[in-house]
Amino acid sequence: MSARGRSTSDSVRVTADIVIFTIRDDALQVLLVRRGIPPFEGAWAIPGGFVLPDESLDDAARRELREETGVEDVWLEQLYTFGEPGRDPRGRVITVAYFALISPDRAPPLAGSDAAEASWFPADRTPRPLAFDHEAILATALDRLRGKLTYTSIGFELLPKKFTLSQLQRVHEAILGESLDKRNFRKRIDALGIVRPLDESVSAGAGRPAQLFAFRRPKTGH
Amino acid sequence: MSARGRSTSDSVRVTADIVIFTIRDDALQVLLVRRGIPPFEGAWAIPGGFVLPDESLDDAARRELREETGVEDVWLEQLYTFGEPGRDPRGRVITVAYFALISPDRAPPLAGSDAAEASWFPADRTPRPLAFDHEAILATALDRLRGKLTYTSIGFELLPKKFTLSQLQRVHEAILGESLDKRNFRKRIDALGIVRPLDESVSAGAGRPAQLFAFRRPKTGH
DNA sequence: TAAATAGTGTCTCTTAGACAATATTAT
DNA sequence: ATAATATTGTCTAAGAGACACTATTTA
Repeated sequence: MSARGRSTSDSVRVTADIVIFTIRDDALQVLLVRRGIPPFEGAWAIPGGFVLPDESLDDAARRELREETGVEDVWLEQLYTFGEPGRDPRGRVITVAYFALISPDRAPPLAGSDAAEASWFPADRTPRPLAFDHEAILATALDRLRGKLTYTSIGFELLPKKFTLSQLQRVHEAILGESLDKRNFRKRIDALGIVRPLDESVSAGAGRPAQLFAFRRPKTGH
Repeated sequence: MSARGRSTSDSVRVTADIVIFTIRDDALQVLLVRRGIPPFEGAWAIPGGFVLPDESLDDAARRELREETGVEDVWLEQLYTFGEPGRDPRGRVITVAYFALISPDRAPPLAGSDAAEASWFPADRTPRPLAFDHEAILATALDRLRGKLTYTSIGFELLPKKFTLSQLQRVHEAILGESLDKRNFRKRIDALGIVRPLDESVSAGAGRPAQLFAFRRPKTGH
């Protein structure tokens, strides 16, 4: 930030790319778009775009998210900034990566208006290779998400407002990639005190109907 | 990163700024430089500078760190990227912030060659206001450092290769800002298995001499 | 009544935290 | 001797994990 040091060229461009997660079919899935133009034409990529001259990084991420999915007011968090000189053949491009969590009831079945072609993929089974260094970005996002799941209540961002404890457990299992003990899981959620039972139940086909719960927002937001 | 979206102006500039921590006088201290030119002339700022055209972000941070302090091969970690449009009156400047940890035996008493004027300050008692949004950057760095201290072995980065357990405890206390129980602290360090006793002792004036230990590097680096 | 899902309690082990006395050195 | 620092163990409480049966619904 200081004015000391040599001045850089003016040709640095900055993008905000967003790793958009949701839960579909009890699996953690990520939204990818197929590139219609070079470089990496035809390859799948993490959605994103250039930051506008008078736009904050967060605003750019929110805008791209809206353009890709139509959703607003979802969990959005800056992840990491990628800036290797050779990562974009068009020139110096620095990418501020974000990740977003969208509950399945808000996630569009397919892409929004912006993308030529977009699709959801299981987060650990995306097509390869992805464009640019997007596999590294995706891996970083997965690490962050898994890490935060254990010590925060971030899992609720991937569920509708009303949900069952079994649904919540399936979200955790999908993200962590391992099955959890039902009793221990419920005990832990109960101990956190972040869940409030509602006066409703839902039956999912056969089986005993499940009680619905709502997220009781704790102290911290971000 | 996609080529969709409107193109941004070419005038975005990117800096790498580094929050450099060390331990001095049993306190966590941070290196600040006094700005010699506008904007914020005369104000204290976090050291940093523009990223060169063919330089990675990490390389830029390493270079700035070397220019400010002369040290290399210390803990250096990307922190967060700050990009509010109005944060630099000269135009659009995006700052990728890093934080570095330097052990007191390697930290220069004052600044290196690059800075007009540089000085160490207790991390929670810096001059105010700092230039730009550097108070927010510093606060973010402090949060990250405190958070990592509890679940990683990052404290060793702030000590020489040989150290006593009392020194290590003082580092933790200085960062967390609270005093710790000596027996519980040693128990926890022992349980981590990341420390190896040496065949040496040192006496610090009066009192029983203390055994020296060395850091036994665990599985993970970053 | 069979199949599917929801819901519930105990025991054990590990971990975190409170807590005080002894050991070794310099002055 | 006194002051200064280093070193060490127990008890308790809370949290994590293993583990199996009953309850309610649909087909």
